[in-house]
Amino acid sequence: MFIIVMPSATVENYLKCILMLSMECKGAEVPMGLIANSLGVTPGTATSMMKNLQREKWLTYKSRKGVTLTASGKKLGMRMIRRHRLLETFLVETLGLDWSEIHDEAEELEHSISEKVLERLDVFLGNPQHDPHGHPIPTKGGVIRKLPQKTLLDSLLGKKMKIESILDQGSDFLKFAQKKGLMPGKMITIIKRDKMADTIELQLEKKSKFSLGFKSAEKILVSG
Amino acid sequence: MFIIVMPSATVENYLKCILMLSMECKGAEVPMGLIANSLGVTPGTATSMMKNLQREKWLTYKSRKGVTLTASGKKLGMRMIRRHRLLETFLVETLGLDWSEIHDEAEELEHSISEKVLERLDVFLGNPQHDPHGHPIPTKGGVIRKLPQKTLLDSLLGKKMKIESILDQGSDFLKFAQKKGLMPGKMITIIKRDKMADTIELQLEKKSKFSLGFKSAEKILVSG
DNA sequence: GTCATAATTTTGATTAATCAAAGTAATGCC
DNA sequence: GGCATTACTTTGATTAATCAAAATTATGAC
Repeated sequence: MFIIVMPSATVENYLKCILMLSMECKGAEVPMGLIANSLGVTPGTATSMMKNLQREKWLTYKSRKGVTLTASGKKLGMRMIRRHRLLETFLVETLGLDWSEIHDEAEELEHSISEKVLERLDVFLGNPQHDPHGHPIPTKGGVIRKLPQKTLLDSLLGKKMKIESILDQGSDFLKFAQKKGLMPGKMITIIKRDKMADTIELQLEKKSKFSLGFKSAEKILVSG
Repeated sequence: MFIIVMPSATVENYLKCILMLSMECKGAEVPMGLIANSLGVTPGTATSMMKNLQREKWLTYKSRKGVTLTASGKKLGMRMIRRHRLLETFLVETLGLDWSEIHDEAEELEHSISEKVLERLDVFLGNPQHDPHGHPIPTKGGVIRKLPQKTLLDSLLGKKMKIESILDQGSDFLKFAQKKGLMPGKMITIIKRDKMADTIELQLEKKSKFSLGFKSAEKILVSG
C-alpha cells in the first residue's frame, strides 16, 4: 500500500520561492540569505528547512554555499507558479479583482486548489498564456513558454525585463557591457526615454541608474 | 495596536462541525463523542481542543456534558457553512465538476478564500440561495433562510429531511409519534412510497425502518 | 444498588515550523 | 595578511495539533 504524502503549504512555498530565485539570479546555487529574506524567516529557519527539504529529495544543499533544486523540486516549484498565475488570472478576469490585491489572495489559494479544479479553471479561462502582470503561465507539464525577445530599445517603460543576450560581439562593447553589469540573466528596467537626447535611462537591479544611447540599446535583447 | 489573529483552519473546522451537529441533534450541548467522531480525531484530542476553544471564547465546555457555541462561535461556524456551500455551487455551476467530488474540494478551499473573493463569487453566481445539494446558503450576515415546510407526504424520496413539527395535537397521536421517535429536530428519510398500499416507508436517523399511512404522514411537517 | 460497558478525560510523547541568540566561517577592505 | 563585517549554522525553546494508552466517570441492565 502506498501513502502519497502531500507536501505541506510551507514546503510548496519554499520550493516556489527557490525556483523563482534560481531563475532571476544566475549561479548554480541559490544562497541561504536570499531564501530567508524573500520568505521573511530567520536565517536559522531557512537552514534547518533546507536540511529537511534535502532529506525529502526536493533539493541538494551545500553548507555555506546554497541549494539547487532536484528535478522533482523544480517540478513542484513550477506547479506552484502555474497555480499562482492561473489563480491571479481568474481573480482579475472573472471576479474583477484589482491588480494590486490578487497576489496575496492567490498566495493562499494556490495551496488548497486541487489539480482537477485547476485544470477546469484553465479551460474556463481559455488556456491563458500570461497572467495579468504579463508573466508567462507554465504549462501543465511545467514548461515556461519562452517570452518573445525584443531589443531594449523597443521595451516598455518601467517594466522589469531580463537581459537575454548582447548582439554586438565586438570585444569593446562586450567589455563595456560587462563593466556596467549588462549581462545575460540580469534584470533591467527602463526609467526614462529621451528622444531628443537619444538616450534611455536604465536601472540595473539594485545598482545606480545610468544611460545608454539608442544605438547601444538596440544591441541588447531582453524578455519579460 | 491591534493584531487580528485569524482562526486556524483547524479551529474553523471544529466550529463548523459543532454548529452542524448542534443543528441536527437537539439538546443544549453537543457531546464530545459526536465531535471526535465526525472530525475523525481521538476523543482525547477533541477534549483538549474544546479547552482551547473555550479559552478563546468560541464556546463553553462542560466536562462530561459537551459544548455550546458562543455567539462568535456560531458566527464563525455559519461563515464556514456559507463558504462551503458557495464554493460547492461554484464548482458545479461554473466549473462543471461532479456532484460527488465537490465536497472535499470545498472543504479545502473554504479555509483559504478571503471574504472579498467570496463575496465576488457570490455576485458572480447571482446570489444563489441553495447549494447543489439543495442546502440553503447562509447570508453574509450568518442567517440561514428558513426552508419552506412541507408535509412528510409531499416530500422528496431519499432526501434527508428535518422534522419541524407534528400537526395533530391529540395525545394519542403524539404518544405514538414519540414512541416511534418522530420528534421535532430528528432527521428522517423517505425510503419508499407505495400508493396502492397507502403507506410510505421511513428511516429515522440510525433507527430501523417503519411505515406510516398517508393520512398520518400529512400530520408531520418537515424541512430541508 | 452493583458491576460491566461505554464515554470522556488525563498524561506523556511526537511532529512541523518557527524564533532568538550564540557560535562559526567567509569576504573584503585597507 | 589581519580584522571587521556580513553570511550562515547551531542550539535550545516554543506553539498547535495530534495520538496512544491509562485513568476516571457515567449509564444501563439486571
